[in-house]
Amino acid sequence: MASARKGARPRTPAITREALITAGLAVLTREGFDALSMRKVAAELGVQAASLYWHVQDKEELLDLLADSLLWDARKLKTDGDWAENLRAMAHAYRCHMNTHRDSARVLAGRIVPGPNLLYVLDTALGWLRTAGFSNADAAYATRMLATYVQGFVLQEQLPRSSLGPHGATPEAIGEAVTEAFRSAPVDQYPNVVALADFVGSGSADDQFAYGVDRLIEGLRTRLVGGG
Amino acid sequence: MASARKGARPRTPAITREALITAGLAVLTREGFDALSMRKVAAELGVQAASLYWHVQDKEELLDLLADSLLWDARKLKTDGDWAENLRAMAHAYRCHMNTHRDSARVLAGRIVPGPNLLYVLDTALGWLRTAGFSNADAAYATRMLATYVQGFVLQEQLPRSSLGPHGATPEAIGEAVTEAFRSAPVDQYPNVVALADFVGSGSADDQFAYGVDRLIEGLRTRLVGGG
DNA sequence: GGGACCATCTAACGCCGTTAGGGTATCCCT
DNA sequence: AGGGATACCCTAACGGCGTTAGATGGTCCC
Repeated sequence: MASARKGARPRTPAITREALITAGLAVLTREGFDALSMRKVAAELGVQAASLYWHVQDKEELLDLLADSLLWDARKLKTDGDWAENLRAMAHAYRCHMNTHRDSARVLAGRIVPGPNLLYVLDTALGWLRTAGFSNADAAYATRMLATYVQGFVLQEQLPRSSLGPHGATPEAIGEAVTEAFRSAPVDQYPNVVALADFVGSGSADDQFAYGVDRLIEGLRTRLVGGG
Repeated sequence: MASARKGARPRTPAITREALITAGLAVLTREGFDALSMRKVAAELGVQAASLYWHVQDKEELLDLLADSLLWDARKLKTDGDWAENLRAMAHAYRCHMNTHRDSARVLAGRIVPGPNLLYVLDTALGWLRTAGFSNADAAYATRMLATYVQGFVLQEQLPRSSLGPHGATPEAIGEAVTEAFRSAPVDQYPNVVALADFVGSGSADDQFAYGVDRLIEGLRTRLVGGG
């Protein structure tokens, strides 16, 4: 371990962009977004925090690197089927991939990183839609809409923060606390919330996600038959 | 100013939950989410940071307070019209309100605070949908879907972070940098992205938002005629 | 007048992102 | 072969952060 230290250049640098990403994802998965610090990532690489600044300008830039790597490589996606099936499969694969990394949605949140993975996904979806007969504007808007929905959904699904319930509660526990809060709201003021608490709460995330994706796609289909 | 200080209880406490919210929103609007610290909020109230912990358990709890206050009071919304018009108006009002506060979407992001404002909005939307003939599950799913979309959209619209472009760039500048990145991507690999760069980028946010909301509502409408 | 308690204070801990500046191994040029 | 340039990592430090412990002093009730 403590051999080639003390300011050496060991032929192949200890820190590369790839290593940064790997280490960052490791810390993220193990400790979560709030604990993702430059010092922790550096430690993961057996290195001092300040050394990271040789490879990266900011923490922001590190997060940008992580962000693109969290947009999975969509090349693995099977693309037989019509535009609707393909889009639906993509949405589900995207969500599924994001949920393999703790707090991934918070890394992505409000970040647009035109890295290779994003470019490929966008290009593929745009291609499907244009081929299907959507106008250019429709194709572009639809693609972004879908991305917005999926990211927004996963962000809520991973339930990053809330002071409800026990302090370091799991997403599921917080979700239950929210449902319970809905259920016990004043019935006279909020009858619908109380009546539908079990649906409105965070339960049955899979169903909710599928429902939203299907609604989006059906909404798109109405643009198609109208001529475009 | 420096009169009734030094550990006094000045009859009406200097810090109340309302004052906390006001001060928090002031700091947020003036300096943005990243600069929203307990110390700054305390300074806004002419008080030491530690004093806030008498009224609030965490910074998380303070953010929860801010979150509910960022869900505007929907009682002001006019509700004549059918379910589709009402829902559309609500979505636009929600977005509009969020954009009156800098970084509001980041406060809301991944946070579910069953405060009075959220409960009212939810209950109203659920009521519209049930009255229109949607099933309970559909009403609940649809409501959450709409909320997810609006929040996700505003989160991207406010473009919180990115190391693209100049460091402290405005959202618009970053948006242009993203569009430019799309436009100058390798044409042979990403022909659709390059061709539609102007649409795919962050330009014309109003159009994009309206498009998405309309698609969602059309998607919902298909559930209605099918019988529910 | 005196105790209880409310609401604020001061002081400090350990963590954070980031910068400045030092030092050594490797490469290139002569 | 020698020497300067460069790449890559180090140590040390700064100021800011969230949070806690404990002191302090007004205000209220008996």
